[in-house]
Amino acid sequence: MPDPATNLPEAVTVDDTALRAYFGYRMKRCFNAIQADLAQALKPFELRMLTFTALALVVENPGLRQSQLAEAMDVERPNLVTVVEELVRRDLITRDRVPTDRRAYSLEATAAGKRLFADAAAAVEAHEKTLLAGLDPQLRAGAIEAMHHIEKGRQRG
Amino acid sequence: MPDPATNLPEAVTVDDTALRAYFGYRMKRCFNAIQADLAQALKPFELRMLTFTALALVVENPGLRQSQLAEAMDVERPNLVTVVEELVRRDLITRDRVPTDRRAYSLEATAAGKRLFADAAAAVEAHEKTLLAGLDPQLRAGAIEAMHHIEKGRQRG
DNA sequence: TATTGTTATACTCTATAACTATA
DNA sequence: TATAGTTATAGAGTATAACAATA
Repeated sequence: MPDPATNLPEAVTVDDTALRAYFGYRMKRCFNAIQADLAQALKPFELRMLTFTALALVVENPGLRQSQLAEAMDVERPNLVTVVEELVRRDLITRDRVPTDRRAYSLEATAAGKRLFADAAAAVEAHEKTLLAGLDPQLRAGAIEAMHHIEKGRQRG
Repeated sequence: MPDPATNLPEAVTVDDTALRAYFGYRMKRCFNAIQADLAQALKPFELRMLTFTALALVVENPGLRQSQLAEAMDVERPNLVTVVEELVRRDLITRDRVPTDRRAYSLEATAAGKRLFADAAAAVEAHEKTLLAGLDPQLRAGAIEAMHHIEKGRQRG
């Protein structure tokens, strides 16, 4: 039954026709949903998306420097300091001076770090499987391709 | 030439194989890029993505209540207070008590609000056109469909 | 009791400027 | 001079708890 004052149904059915077509709008809503879900999936490991991503890249790239990590993660260097600190404090990665360049630090995952990453990665994969359940694999691949394309295009322009 | 200390090339070519496949990772990077770009496109109108979205929904749904707006935007009610305040202060929307429910407020766009929205929407459309240039229209539609599917699926689960 | 909007508050992510120590 | 990492700081987005007014 519509509310006579607003002429809108009591149940919320808001018209977002003008926004639906916007890629950015759709993306924001979807990303918020994923982000919130993923945070839950990572909670048992006391990881956030940011720390999980950093750990993944260090595991996969032993000897990585912080500046390289920052560039790979597409965040500014200062924002990585606390992330690296946290992973070091938890003995998930080590952080040693590079002998040939004493300004730089070399990051490496510890055995514990590799173990935690493996477990967390499995949880993330399970989460994504649930998240993307019922989604045509071709649609999924297409979406990933589209997002990659947009990201690359922006770097050029 | 590889750095002998890290055994990594000096030029940053970090391996993110383990992350590439993650929808969330790809999405985060892409969304960050879009968000930063869109903020630039909206700057001339002194709008952010959040205020633009709110304005769009009010223009399209005259008489909307704040709680409906919050639900439509998928944010918690408290986070909308300053957004609505800002739009009211700039005379882009009005905010009147609902006679039949004196707890609620009814939001409506002013003539100036509608004008600004039309102009901003044109800028956003131009921005998206640039952003998605070179992207197969079918890929774009597929990506939007995938994102919508994921968002809806999360609400169910 | 429940709901609308509000206040207060806190946490996360992000960015910029300026510093240090090295190169 | 330039670069790696740091500190300090600020801004935006988000969430929760508790409140007043009203239903």
